[in-house]
Amino acid sequence: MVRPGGRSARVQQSVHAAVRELVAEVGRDALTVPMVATRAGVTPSTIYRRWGDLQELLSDVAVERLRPETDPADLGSLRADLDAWAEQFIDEMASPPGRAYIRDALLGDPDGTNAGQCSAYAAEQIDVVLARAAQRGEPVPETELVIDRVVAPIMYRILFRPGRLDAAYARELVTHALDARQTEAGARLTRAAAPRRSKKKSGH
Amino acid sequence: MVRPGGRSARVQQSVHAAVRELVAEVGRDALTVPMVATRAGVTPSTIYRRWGDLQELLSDVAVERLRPETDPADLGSLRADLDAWAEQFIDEMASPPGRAYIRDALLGDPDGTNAGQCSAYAAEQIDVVLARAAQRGEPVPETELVIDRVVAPIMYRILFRPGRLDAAYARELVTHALDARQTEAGARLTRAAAPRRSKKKSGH
DNA sequence: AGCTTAATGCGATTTTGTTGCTTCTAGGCG
DNA sequence: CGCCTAGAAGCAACAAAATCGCATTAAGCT
Repeated sequence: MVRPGGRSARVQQSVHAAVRELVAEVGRDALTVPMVATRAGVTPSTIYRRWGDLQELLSDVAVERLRPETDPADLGSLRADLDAWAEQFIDEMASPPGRAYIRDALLGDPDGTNAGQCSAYAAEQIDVVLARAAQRGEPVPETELVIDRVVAPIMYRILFRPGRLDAAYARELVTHALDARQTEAGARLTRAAAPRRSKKKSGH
Repeated sequence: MVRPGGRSARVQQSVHAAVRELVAEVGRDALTVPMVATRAGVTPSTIYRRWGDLQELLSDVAVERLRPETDPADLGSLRADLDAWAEQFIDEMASPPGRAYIRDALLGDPDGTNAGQCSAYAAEQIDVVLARAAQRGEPVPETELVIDRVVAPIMYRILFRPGRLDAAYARELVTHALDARQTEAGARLTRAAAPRRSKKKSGH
């Protein structure tokens, strides 16, 4: 039986809050489970039982923070919307805290659930932009194509390369993703079903 | 002062070997630092001092295993070489052990050194293929462009999406990377200096 | 060979992680 | 409305791990 409300929910909230506070105060490296437990006003065993270890807890918190809060801005054209979205994506994800959240989300994630969720967030945002453009009558590429050509290169650089990521790079990627010939040819590239979220027992 | 030889080197070798053996025997989840230390014939404090924690040790071992052992095959044309390389890349990286190594490499890597090294391995391999093609007089894209269009989408799927990765997908990515117009336009995309390896104290 | 110093070994100590059992409470049912 | 049930949290004893100071070993240099 799942218990989404009552005490369980309060415990989860206070634990999450404690993690966020302590990460800000002492840094992620100094964080320990007993420390979080004390701050949250619970016993360590509660955390160990619900999350297993610090990594999974951090992963849980990280996915929460990576969830986009608003729909992408509507600037009147697909080009402008995608540009703005990609630029904001880079700003959020490539910043030191953003990188840390991405790493944490990937980290304590044995089954890839959290990683899939992150990807799904990006796909949803792109879908909104593309649907709006289609509504306007603009030709639109497949979501998968935008992920391959815009999101993937950005994430690859964030995770694997020290190099810089700026707005100009974002625009180049978008230009390329919207290239007419590529957009038509892109249908061939469609594959890889969208990941679905299977709630954890700690459901939030 | 760095001590690349003698006892330090022997300790490192035996620790790495112990990790590989134990991962195969008991699995990564059951692995502990004291266990590795016993198998390697060293004291736990040695491992803690040199590697910090289990994650960094695993990251160290993972990078070793992700190092390509041979140059990409020469099949007579850029297209064939890249196809073959991408296909092999997917085979190795998308397999369960490959994914595990990638995760480990990213995991215990506070400064991104190991991740940069993984990226550098791929870049080196691609450079070999491209240099050979240039030698033959074929038009070649920038290394960065191949990374953005072939490597990045593959790694993104491996890390974030449950979907399938097969040879057909690899070929589509290569086709797209070699597209003539894109190859010319690609010069604009060049940025992000190649990462350089700064040896750890445990130097291997 | 002798010197210097990084690296390892060893053991005491602290901290973290695990487990069995009890207590509490949300949600279901009569 | 109050009992019942079972999942979740608390508690405490225990096991395992990580840390630290100090002694010892041995690379690398002159």
